[in-house]
Amino acid sequence: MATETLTINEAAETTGWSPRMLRYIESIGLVVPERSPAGYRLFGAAELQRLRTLRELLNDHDVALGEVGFALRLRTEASLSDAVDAWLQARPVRPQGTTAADWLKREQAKHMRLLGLTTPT
Amino acid sequence: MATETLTINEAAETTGWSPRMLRYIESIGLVVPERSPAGYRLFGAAELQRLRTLRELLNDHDVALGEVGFALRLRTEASLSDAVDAWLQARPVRPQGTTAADWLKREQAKHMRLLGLTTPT
DNA sequence: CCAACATTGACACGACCGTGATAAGGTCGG
DNA sequence: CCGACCTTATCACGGTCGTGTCAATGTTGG
Repeated sequence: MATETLTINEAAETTGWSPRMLRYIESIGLVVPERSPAGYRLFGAAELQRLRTLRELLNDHDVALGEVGFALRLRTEASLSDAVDAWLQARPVRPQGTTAADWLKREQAKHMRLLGLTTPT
Repeated sequence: MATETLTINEAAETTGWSPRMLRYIESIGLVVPERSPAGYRLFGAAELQRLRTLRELLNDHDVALGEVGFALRLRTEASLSDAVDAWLQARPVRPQGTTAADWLKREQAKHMRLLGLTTPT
């Protein structure tokens, strides 16, 4: 049988994260490996890749784990995303080049999405 | 002349934020008031409204100031936004109920936004 | 069977966040 | 001119984040 998955220590070895951090990263929902019947974490190729790219993401841009976790929240909690978007959009500081009409269009689209309407195909 | 703007203590009074927090909120770029020639902060109606809605945003959803600041970063730094989006999109874990088509739509909209295209009417 | 590994839970520690307080100094209005 | 306000800068404090380490216990494989 091909050794398809790695244990937490092996995964730590190849990704550069410590076992402790792998558990922490799982706890905030960023990389959640499967479990063996006995509860052992099983890291597959996909998880390993994600762990490496996560490292790059943090290095390249100045981002913290918690912030990526928040971005995840934004992606999964639509109401939160909408509330934050609405607040930011009302910001009087205009990033130059952005037109007010543009904002309105997007705001309307967002409301329609909230109402459960589909965007026109 | 009409008293168009409030000083920091007056703004604190009507918004419920302490003067200290008004300065802090400014330091993370969330509400940045104009300044008088002498450097005094001048809070107008727009800023006061934003400060109140900010308070609501934090109360209603479970969000911290720093997280709103991060959302702002996501909005202004396109490369960061793209990197985070790319990483999250590759996530194999599907939070149940979310459809892949949904993701695709949003992703496409995002790319179009980046390209400066308007949403289809 | 047992050594080597996995699990969860806890304590610890430096760094930063959110917040107040206070100091040292500039500005305003009557 | 002077008291009441504003400014920035700093110290302090509890809380959370990121991370290591350790203990107590369960699992695996030769």
